[in-house]
Amino acid sequence: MFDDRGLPDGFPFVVDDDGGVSGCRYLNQYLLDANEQRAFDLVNIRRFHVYHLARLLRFVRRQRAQCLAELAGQSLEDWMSVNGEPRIDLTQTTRQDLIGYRDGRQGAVEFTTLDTEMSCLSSFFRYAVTMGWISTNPFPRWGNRNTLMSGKRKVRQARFLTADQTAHFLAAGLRGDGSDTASRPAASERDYAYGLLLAATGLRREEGALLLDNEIPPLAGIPHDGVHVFDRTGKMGFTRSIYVTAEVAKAIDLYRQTERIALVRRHQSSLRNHRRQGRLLVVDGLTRLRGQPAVIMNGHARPTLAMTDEDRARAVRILEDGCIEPLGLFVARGLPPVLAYWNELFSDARDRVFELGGPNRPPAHISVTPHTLRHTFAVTMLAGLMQEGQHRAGDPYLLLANPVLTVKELLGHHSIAATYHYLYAAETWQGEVPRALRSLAAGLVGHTTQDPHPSVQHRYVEEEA
DNA sequence: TCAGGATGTGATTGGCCGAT
DNA sequence: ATCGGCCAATCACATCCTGA
Repeated sequence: MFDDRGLPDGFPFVVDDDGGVSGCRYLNQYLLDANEQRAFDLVNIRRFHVYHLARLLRFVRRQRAQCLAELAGQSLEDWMSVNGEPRIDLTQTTRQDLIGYRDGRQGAVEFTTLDTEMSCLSSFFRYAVTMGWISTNPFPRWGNRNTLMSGKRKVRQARFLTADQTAHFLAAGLRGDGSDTASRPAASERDYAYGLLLAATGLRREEGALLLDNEIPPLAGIPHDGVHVFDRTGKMGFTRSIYVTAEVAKAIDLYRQTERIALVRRHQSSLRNHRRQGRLLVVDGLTRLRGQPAVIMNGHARPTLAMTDEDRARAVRILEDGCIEPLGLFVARGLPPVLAYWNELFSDARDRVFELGGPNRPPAHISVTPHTLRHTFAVTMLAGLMQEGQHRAGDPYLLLANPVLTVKELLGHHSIAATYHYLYAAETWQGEVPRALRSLAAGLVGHTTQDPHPSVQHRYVEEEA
């Protein structure tokens, strides 16, 4: 039935118990049409749509089986073992089914999750109506509103840390200050630099993890009282400017000169192996294009801004002595660590900070993740900018500078609405952060007055010997 | 043997668009 | 011009698998 449609590899099909597709024809038809019309990415069709729709289908079939079993005076199990799952298609779903499904799922998952799930389902039924598969949409609606899920919306709130809590989390959690050597991260300066970078720039987890080495200049390349600016493409392909202060550059330099050199050297054989397998993207060299970092590929300079995250994770260049040098700033076994690494690092850091206790332990209701640092950056910057505005209210130039718009640009939000989510938190926090703007990065940095950190220097001196 | 990949799924973010 | 709902995109994390 579907042989003539030219299906892509890995296209998902829902099949009945017996392996046929007769019972879920419309469901499969919907998935095919959605793919053909490029309604969603194939990845998302597999990841969400087929998944949610199939779960609803199972639920509806079970409901029907339950009814039929009662009519026959049998238990559900007995009836199912004889008759199997009823071959009901999704188009047979009733309003009662949806309400029952909602009530069942509500006990199992968060509201936001179910809300997201329902949007997948409602998309199917709207299409089914358009195509004439069903005459009325089983989703209860009032005007344009989907009343199945309305009236229960949760208020979103930003989860952020104070400057002291952030500094403590970076030092004690990510770098492992105060923990014994065995339980410290293997590359503690790398992990610290990563956390500091997120907290001081508001980069997202992945944006920070796949930064390139030449996108952050050495400390010497940063103006004394100023900041270094470069562009980074983020979520939804939206580009924004990232501001790097001297404090951040200093922490990154320390990591570069110690752990990064050692890691790259130690994993040359692994990199060579990757290269043999053709898994690397070998560029000819580094350069700059109109002031922005760039790579040379096939004789052409290409701004790093245009590189995809996949390319960033596997890009290397060959040095004159034959060594393979990854382009990524943060490296593990020669290449940037997988995302799971950063998740685990934060998980370990939470445990460490929890065990240490102390006045700067993050509040219990906040689970610190890379995104928490982004929230923290946003709220701190908002509060700082608003405070600054109050002090200098007479300055006519400042009338042009709206703090919310400024932070919107810094975070790379496409719309101001997203930034407003943070506004409430910033207003209530304003009094507690008098010097937030001026001292943001400075307040986050721990030991750089006497770096390199003695323990790090010691470790790597030993290793060289 | 173990880091890292693959897979599964719950939770959150934020672009977009229509109603007001 | 603004606001809130819709819902795709992304984050987060657990578990199982695999190849060097």
